[in-house]
Amino acid sequence: MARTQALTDRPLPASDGKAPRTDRGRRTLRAILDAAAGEFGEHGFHDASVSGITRRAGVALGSFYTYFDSKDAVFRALVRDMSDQVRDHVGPAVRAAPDAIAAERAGLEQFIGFVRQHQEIYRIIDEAEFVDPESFRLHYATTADRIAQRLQVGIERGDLRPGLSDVHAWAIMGMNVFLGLRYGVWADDRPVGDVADTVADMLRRGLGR
Amino acid sequence: MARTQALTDRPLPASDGKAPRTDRGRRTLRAILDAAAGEFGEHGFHDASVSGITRRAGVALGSFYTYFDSKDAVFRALVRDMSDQVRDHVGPAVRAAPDAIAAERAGLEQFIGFVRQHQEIYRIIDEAEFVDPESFRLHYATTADRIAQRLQVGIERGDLRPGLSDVHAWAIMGMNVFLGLRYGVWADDRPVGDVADTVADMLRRGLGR
DNA sequence: GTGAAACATGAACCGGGTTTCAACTCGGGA
DNA sequence: TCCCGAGTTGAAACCCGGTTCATGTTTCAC
Repeated sequence: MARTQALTDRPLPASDGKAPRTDRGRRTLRAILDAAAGEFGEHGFHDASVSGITRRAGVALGSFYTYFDSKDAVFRALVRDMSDQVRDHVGPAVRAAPDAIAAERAGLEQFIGFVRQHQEIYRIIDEAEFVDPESFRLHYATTADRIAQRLQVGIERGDLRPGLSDVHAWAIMGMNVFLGLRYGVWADDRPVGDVADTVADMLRRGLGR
Repeated sequence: MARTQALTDRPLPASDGKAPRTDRGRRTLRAILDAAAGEFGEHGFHDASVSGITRRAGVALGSFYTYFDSKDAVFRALVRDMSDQVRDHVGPAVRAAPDAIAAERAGLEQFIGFVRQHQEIYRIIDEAEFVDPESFRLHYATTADRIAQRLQVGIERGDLRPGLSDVHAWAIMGMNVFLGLRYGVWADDRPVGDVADTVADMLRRGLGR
């Protein structure tokens, strides 16, 4: 079960006014969050049950409501948390890349790697389209934005040809998401590096100057 | 409300042994199917209710069970129907294209056009990931396959460089899906033709020989 | 025209899951 | 040691929507 808070100091997400005040409380919340990620990832939102979550977490049903207002609320918390995790996992490698194409290549490579470690991410973010449309939109809109900004930098640096637009950013994001699904979740029949190389090659010709 | 069976002669989907045998029955089934597409598109699977469907369709609750075994069953029928509709809508234009790049361009253009007419498609096919994973997988696997076959033909014709693989097919599919979401469902702030041109240009450089 | 099969109806049944709540335990500060 | 707020517990109230079914109506082949 993927821990949703590896080494970061991102605050534990709880409903308003329900944040834990003691270590004991934080431990319980942590357990509920991890259990929720597993439960939702395995069963999807509807078939996941609050009692399933608390059973996995090893706490009583009522404890759930000490930290969250509802089943929807944990789900929302989880979606935002996952979205942040992807950003934090992909960001460093992208920033360290020497040029724009290398940055996109690194982004995809990191993303697929992350997906292999956190297969539940698709089931959770995709289902947000129905459970929490706000977060769903936000996740993809800001991701596309980040890509668009990188393209802009690439153009200014002279790595990429001028005239690239948000259409290109959305195209890249779409590729990444589906390649992550196919080669990260469905099967790992190709090394991540090969997939990334293939795409980088295509982008170099397609976007380079 | 998008009619799910425009001018085709695809058979009306019902649960096993529940196909209508009279015109009256076919009309009722048709109404239920259209109502279901609307209801699921608007509320998503879980918040959609069978009584909501029958209310929209203007038939009694019980009539629903004359044609379908369960709420899941209509949903499954709808997913497969939608998947077939996309294929039938995109296919002809793709086949009529003069070369491989033009084919992909036409495919995307047709797809976004279709999406604008049938916005519920995303909510239905995406939610199949949770309600009917079989169909979800099938839809994307066969779509990617069709793209891969087109690429193969393009290579043999000399339109495309050799060495293109399923990775390219999945990349193209991912682009198309996300561009459809952004420019077909979320907003139509760009003419379909412009989006298609942009992508075609990128593909020409990236995949052409 | 007639009868049997197809179809339509909606009240009632039913199960399962979310949420509440009153009683209980824990832990650390005075 | 005592106290009190934070945290825990799980039985049960509550809600809601899927599914059934007995009854009534329509269709159509003969």
